[in-house]
Amino acid sequence: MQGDGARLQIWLKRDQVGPERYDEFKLYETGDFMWARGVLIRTKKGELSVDVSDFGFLSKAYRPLPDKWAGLHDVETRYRQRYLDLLVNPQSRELAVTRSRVVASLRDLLNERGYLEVETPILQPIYGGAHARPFTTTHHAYGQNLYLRISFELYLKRLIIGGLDRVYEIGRDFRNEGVSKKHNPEFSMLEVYQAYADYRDMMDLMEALVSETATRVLGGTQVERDGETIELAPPWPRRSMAELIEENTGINIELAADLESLRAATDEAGVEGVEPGDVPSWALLVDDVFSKAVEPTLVQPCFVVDYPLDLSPLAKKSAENPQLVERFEAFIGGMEIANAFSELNDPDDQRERFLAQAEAGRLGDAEAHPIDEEFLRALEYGMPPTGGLGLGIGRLTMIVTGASHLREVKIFPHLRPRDD
RNA sequence: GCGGCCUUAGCUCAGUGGUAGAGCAGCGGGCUUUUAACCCGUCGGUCGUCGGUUCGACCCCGACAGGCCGCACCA
Repeated sequence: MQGDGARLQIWLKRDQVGPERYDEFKLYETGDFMWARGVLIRTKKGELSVDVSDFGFLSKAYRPLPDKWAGLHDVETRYRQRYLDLLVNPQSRELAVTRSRVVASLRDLLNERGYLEVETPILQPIYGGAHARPFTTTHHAYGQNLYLRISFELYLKRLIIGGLDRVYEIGRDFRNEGVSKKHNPEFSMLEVYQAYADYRDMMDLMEALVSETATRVLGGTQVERDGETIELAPPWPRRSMAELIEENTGINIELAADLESLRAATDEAGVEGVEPGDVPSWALLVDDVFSKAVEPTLVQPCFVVDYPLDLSPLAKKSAENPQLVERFEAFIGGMEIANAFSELNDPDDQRERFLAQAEAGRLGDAEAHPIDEEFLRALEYGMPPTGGLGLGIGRLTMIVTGASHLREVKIFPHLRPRDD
């Protein structure tokens, strides 16, 4: 018998239960549900077993289970009928359990530190908080066009404005994009906002959340990935984006400070994967070069800092260099795990950034941030200096479990519909 | 969205230009036993779909669908 992931042998003897009941038992099939009562014993071979005195039928399995020895390998069936995968493949069950423990750990750690868990709208009249294309839908009763949120950011900031000084939300974001080993159109995020804090505080929080979660879930801070050991214990190094790009490509983005010269430098350096002439702005090309040439190399935990202003319309400008913002992205295993900044709390500056985004949109950036007047109005009531952090839960779970595909840690990954 | 590869029984997989096989599961019976797999018997597939080539296709060609990998988009 199997239940809740554990297996236990039952031992049914004809002379103990009687021939009629014994024959009844023989009608039971693999996959059926039954109950049994009896004394726990060890057989001659030492197998823990229930010496059954009474038993009964609970429910029927009409369809046969996948082969218990060969298992279920067909990936399509594993994802489309995840219940079979969970039933038959212990490692799939283990991943589901680990993911749940990762989420529980994040929630516990934040609660312990006095953060308040909140829920904000998934259906939003204006999307925002990230560089992405949204899903759209309609509310019939109000004749209202709505977007499925691409981030929680602008609503959580409203709560900071409302005086809830430490808030977080764990939930789902929706981005109308492709699927890959690191991407799914709906994915789980943690976003945290803390008043009177900045992005450096968010680094400390990030290090604590990840290393402590690994300790709670795995018992240690080292994880294996593609044969390499990753050490999650803090401190993590802080590297500037420009420095990392120069190190990996030889391109100095401070010298190549406009789209044409950066394009020329990129073509000359022959950065693999960067397509000629398909990016509408300098900032997006910087981002492209970074993600192609640098990101895969960031296997050990690393905070990348000093992001260009144009890539970060919701982040506060750096005090030292107004072309940069107080922002970091945390990378582990060659993946972006988190994004954080000192939040932009100046409504005038925020308006300028929105206008710049609108211009980027006109120039062909389909993911440019729309202007959100309601959010600007909220900012005008005054927002304290605030640090914010967004952390990808699926990706963090990939790191903790060593999984190589997001869909392995996502119980029901996105697939095309099947018409049979 | 683009390119490459894949799709044979419930599951895991063989296979050949002449109209398909194994193991497990299932079903019928036997055995009260073990550590995936006991014994005997038995059922089971219009070989993803639709077209084409051919005397004949599961096998060759094309389209379509789904999946995987890569690219693009991106967290």
